Amino acid sequence: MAVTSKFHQECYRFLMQIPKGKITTYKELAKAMDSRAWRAVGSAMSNNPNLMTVPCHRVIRSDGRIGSYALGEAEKERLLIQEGIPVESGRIVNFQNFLHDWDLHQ
DNA sequence: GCTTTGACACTAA
DNA sequence: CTTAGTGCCAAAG
Repeated sequence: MAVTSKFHQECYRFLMQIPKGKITTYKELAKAMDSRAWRAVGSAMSNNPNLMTVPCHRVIRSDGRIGSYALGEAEKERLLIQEGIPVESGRIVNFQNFLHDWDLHQ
């Protein structure tokens, strides 16, 4: 089985801080980790060990589009709508209003 | 240890 | 609006 690198663990640790109804972008998540590895963050999501505990569906693109998901974009969109995030034409409506405010004392 | 691969970001056309 | 090109960084080959 794939070794979960420290970088990936950090991704999951930060991601698990995001509550239901809030979202973030790959770029913002990397920034919270004081990194610029947006793509590496995406790779970490792809290697997501547990969809139940790691809400990777709450991570979208910086341009407001849904982005990919292990179970398909349609499923990702469905989950977001279910959590109260408005989605229209595969894009989050005013996604900036739902961005998670990272805790400074993480 | 260099090259290729990605659930991305940004700009230009 | 979409496509093409370039940049980004970690992980895998």
